[in-house]
Order: sequence, then structure tokens, then C-alpha cells
Amino acid sequence: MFALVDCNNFYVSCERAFQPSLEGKPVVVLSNNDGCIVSRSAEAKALGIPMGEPLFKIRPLVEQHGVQALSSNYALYGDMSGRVMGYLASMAPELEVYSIDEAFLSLHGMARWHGPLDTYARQIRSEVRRRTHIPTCIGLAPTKTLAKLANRVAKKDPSLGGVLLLDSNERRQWALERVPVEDVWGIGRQYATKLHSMGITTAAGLARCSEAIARKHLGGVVGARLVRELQGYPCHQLNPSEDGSLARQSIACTRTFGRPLAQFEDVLGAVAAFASRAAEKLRRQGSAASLLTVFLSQNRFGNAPPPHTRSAQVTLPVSTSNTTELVRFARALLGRLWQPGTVYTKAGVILDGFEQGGQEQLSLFAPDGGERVERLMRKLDALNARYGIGSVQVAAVLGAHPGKAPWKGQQQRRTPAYTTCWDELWQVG
DNA sequence: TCTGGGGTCCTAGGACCC
DNA sequence: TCTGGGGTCCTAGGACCC
Repeated sequence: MFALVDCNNFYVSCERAFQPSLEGKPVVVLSNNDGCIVSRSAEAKALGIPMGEPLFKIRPLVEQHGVQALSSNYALYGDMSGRVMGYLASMAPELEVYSIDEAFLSLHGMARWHGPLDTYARQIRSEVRRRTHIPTCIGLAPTKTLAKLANRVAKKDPSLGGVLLLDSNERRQWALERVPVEDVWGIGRQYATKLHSMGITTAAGLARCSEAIARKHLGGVVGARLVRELQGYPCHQLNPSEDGSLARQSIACTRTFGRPLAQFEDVLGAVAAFASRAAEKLRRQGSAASLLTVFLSQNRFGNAPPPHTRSAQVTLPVSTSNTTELVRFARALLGRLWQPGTVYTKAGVILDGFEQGGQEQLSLFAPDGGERVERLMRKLDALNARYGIGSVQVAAVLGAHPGKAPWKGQQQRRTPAYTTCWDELWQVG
């Protein structure tokens, strides 16, 4: 039996945990540059504010109803997520951290010790709330896809008290019939449109599909597995997370600039900063990358025809996690992409092709130099951990401007980093 | 004026190999 | 004119997720 624990309106809930005055009011959290809505309180949803909507389009609504719009505070959310996941890890033999606000638990064999699983789930739910002030819903079912579906039903139907267990054919069928097909995990916009045109409008209808239909219309083997999972046959295993942190297969750092940029030095500053950040994340999970991609984007909402993005990739001669090396190659790729006279709005650096033990290969080429580089990188990470991200940087990051980097955007509505920054600790009193 | 960021998996086609 | 079969690796692109 799988359990899916999902935090309700996670970013808004994190903000409320430290600012109880936000309780009961319409609140939204904004994306980078205060651009789009990425989390909404129930009250904000009730006002008809859609997920992903740009703030400027709903400005009248926000002002009319006094909606609190907050900049995103990822230091806070990451820390709160760690607390929730740490507790969940203690409540089940295996835990998969699926995203910042969701986790799958394996509850195999747990009923024997803890009695009915829905009762156990209610305990977990109230304890998460007591410890962190974060509300959750929990879906329990024999497959991951059904656990997601149970979770969604529990969210929509307050009479269920935040927990739904699908442990019989009758209950499963009951749940399948009340979920629209577009809300099934793995059915996005394209597939939903296709299914509706075929007359399939509910999860129950999808569960009745033949394997051939699923394969033909829903992306081959992916669709076949989806339908099997709805029928109650597990196709997806739990992928336990090592001490709550995920080892990624790719690492990206991408940003829309605070304003459009046309100077090479300005964009280089951004790309070098992104490469540095990506290298830090890479070292934190102990990987070395063999593939480096840089992309540059122009305004995709303008009149210019697509493509709005161009990218360039290089296979590194030696896998590495060395910031200086990665910045050097990123600069070369940027040079290949750069078109003078073009105005860019966004850039990104992506690291791929990981292998373990990259450091060994590095030292093969530079028997003592490799170790020296490793020590330097460790020191760099330690300093940045102590004094804050970006305290110590390679020169290219600084670009032509000694002051604020021109690619950095606005975060005018950010709340303090209550839990992670010495200067912004929560004040009691 | 203002439109996020970071991931996953799968498929198809070409190059290349024996 | 005839001119195999099977495998791997790489890349691009599509669809989905939170």
C-alpha cells in the first residue's frame, strides 16, 4: 500500500506558519521577479485567481479584495520541506521525496503494527500540522497513481477529513467516477483534449480503456502503465530517497532577467553565475557532469516568430564539478550563441551526463592539481554556506558592473528568511 | 510597462559497429 | 540487379510533473 502525503498550498502555508495574521485571508505567492502566481490560499482560489496567472493581469482583483501577494522565499520553503520530510521519514520504512511538498510512503505490512491505515494516516496528518503548522492531505491506495487520485478526492471533499483509503474495488470505483480525466496524474492538456474527443471524461472511463488504446493515444508504454495503475496493478515502484535528498540526473539554473539585456558582459555575468550555482548543486550531490548546455532566450510574448530560444551544448573532455572549468566552457558556449544587436530576456545553464567519481578522473589529468581544485571548491562551498549564496564568486560572475548585477530581478514582497538566515531570525514577542 | 523554475521519461531517427 | 540483422549511442523533441 502506498501513501501520498501532499501539503496543501505549500508556499502559502509556509508563510502563514510564521505570519498567523495571514490565516483566513486571500494570499498568493509569486514566482521569480514577482511575475506569476505559484501558490494560492483557498480564499484566493475562491476569488477565481488561476494558478500560473501573471500578476499584472489580475491586479484589479488583487487590489479590490486586498489579496496579499508575497514574493517567493525558497530558503524558507526548503527548510520547512526538510522538517516535514524528516518527520515523515520516521513514520514509514521507506520514503520517496517526490517534490518540495509531496512524498510517497510505503506502508507495506504496517497495518499489522498500527491498525487501520487510514487511522495511522490521520495521526501522521495531525502530527505534521502540530510540528510545522503545515496542513496536508493523504491518499492511500495499492498504486502510486491511485494514491495520487485518492489524495485529490480527499482534498476536494472536506467530509473525508483529509484522508482517503482505497482498499476495495467498490471504494476504488467510487473514487474513479468522481475524478475528471484531466485531473489524473499523467494526463496533461494534450491528452485530456484527445480523451474528451474520444468520449472519455472520467478516471473511471480511462480505467476501462484497452491497453492498445492507451498505447496508441497516451505516449506508448507510459499510457499503458497509467491505465494499469488505475486498474490497481502497480507499475511504478517507490524510489526511496537517500536521507531525504534526491540525486538528480540533470541540474539546471535558469532565470528570466530583471530587464532585457543586450550587452555581452551583462549576459556573461548571468551565465557565469548560473554555472556557478549549478556547479554547487552538482558538488552537493557528489556528481561530476560530462555535458554542459547553455541557452539564450528572447521575449517569447513579442511579435518575433519562434524559435525564441537557441542552445549550444558541449561534451566536456573530462567530467568535472569544478566551478572555474564549467564557467570557462559556459563562456565559450555563450560566445557561440551570441548575436550582437539582439535583446535577450532569459538564459540558463544545464548540467547533464553525470557519473560518480569525477574527481578521480580529474586527478588523472592533474595528479596534484586535482586535489588542490577539490580543496578549493570545498572551501568555496563552505564560505558560501556560512556567509550566504554568492558571497564568494569567480570574477566573470561580477561582469562589468561592480554593483547590483543587471540580470537580477525584483523581489519586493519577500518575507524574511525566518529559519535560515542569521539576520532575519523570527522575532518572538 | 509587467508573463517562473526545475525536473522526469519516452520515442524516433541517424551514425556507427560487428 | 543483387546487397542482413541486430545492437548501441547520441540527439532532438514531445509530453508530463510540481
